[in-house]
Amino acid sequence: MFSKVLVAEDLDSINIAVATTLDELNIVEVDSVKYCDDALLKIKKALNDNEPYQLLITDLSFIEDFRPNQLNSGEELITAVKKIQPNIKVIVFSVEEKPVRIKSLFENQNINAFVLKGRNSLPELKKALKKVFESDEKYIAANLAYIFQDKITHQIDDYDIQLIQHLALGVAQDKMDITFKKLGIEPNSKSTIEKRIGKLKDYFKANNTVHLIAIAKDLGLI
Amino acid sequence: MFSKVLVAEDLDSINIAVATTLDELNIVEVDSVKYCDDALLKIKKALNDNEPYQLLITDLSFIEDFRPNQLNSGEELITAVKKIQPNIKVIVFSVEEKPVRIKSLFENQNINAFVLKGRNSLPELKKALKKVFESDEKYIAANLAYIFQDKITHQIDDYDIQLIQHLALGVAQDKMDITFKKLGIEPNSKSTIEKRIGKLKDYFKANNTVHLIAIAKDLGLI
DNA sequence: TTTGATTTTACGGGAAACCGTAAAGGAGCG
DNA sequence: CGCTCCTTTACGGTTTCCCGTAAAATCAAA
Repeated sequence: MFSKVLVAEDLDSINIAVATTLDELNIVEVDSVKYCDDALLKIKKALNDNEPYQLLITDLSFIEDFRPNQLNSGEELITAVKKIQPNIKVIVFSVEEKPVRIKSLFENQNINAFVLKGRNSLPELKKALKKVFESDEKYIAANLAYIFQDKITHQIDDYDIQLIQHLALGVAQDKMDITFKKLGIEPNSKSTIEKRIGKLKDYFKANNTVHLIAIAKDLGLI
Repeated sequence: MFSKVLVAEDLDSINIAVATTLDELNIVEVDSVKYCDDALLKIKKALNDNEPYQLLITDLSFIEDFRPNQLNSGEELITAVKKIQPNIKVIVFSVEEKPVRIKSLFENQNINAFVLKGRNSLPELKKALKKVFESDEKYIAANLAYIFQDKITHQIDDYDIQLIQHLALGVAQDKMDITFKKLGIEPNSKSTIEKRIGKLKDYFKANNTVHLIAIAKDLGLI
């Protein structure tokens, strides 16, 4: 089993429960932090001391408080950590259940396992720990495997997301071409933008753009 | 201190941590449930046995899973519980930080305390427990007191919310008068509806209706 | 290079949203 | 009742959105 693990989790209640769980697995050295920035610092220090962490268990969303931070989400933390220690293993432990986001963790951040916080998540966390320790294969709970067959994420691409995001930020469809040209996003003609929004409304069965944005928000697309 | 307490919380990690915390306060009988329905059942049974719970600690959002439930949120649970045992004290323990929702808990559900899950929430939970046990006054952490001075909830009324909700459901502004007439919502002329949406955009500094709905979603207004 | 399919762009007409102004309706008060 | 204040409603003009058609550009394969 792992011997040196770092837990990044802002909620004190969960933080304690996870630490207890790791103890039960006889993991000798378990460190807990409540801020992403602290996690990165600890990992840096451990690297310098030549005693690197073998595993990072992290949440995705961290509450903002009075303390200003460089890193404000699990995603940002993972990216920063992998830059300085690419071989570290990562388990994400989160309530996040939006397929788009979970999928991206595996595809873009190359995490080793995803455990959904729920009514039976501590046993699942143990299971994930064992799997990740034993092999290099990706691990995800059986009841979440459907995520990878999810049609939405296959058919909605980055361009669509940017389009929806800018609409939600209040950019008028009519001015979107200007915005996109400034940002170097292509294609950027009024016509194409208009058509793309039309397709999205079609796809999500939205009556109008307002409805589309509400749906996208609900799906966690933005 | 309380001697018989029920904890309703779906996440096993938090559930365990809360139970441990209550133990530390020397509360003899602590029961935990992971479903709202189970909470109501336990409270009913305890009432019938003439050994009622003195306090309910509950989360607000409960994950849906394979099991079909009557009650699906802390709000629903509290309403149901107060019907059969109006004198029970209630502490809400949640990550919910939308002023609108928290405020409504105190004003409509008459809860005794609200504790925000966060980096230092277990000590705060202890504090709330003591306060609620000692007096009948409402308790909320100092850093959340601003909620009751919050301007948004004062100036945005039920009518506005319904308007925003229907927009988010895809009802066109132009057809909203028909929808409102059907539902008996007044005023319902095109002109007034148009003006009201205009005011909301003004108030929230939204560029257009799409933007407005995105903001409302972010604020948890809908 | 030609061919054909697909994507991007242009444009025009009708629908909906946006914005200001003004009339109509209602509540409160002398 | 008459007056004021405020809310609701009506309406016209402008802008933006919506939708179809068609031309231009891009790309892959023959």
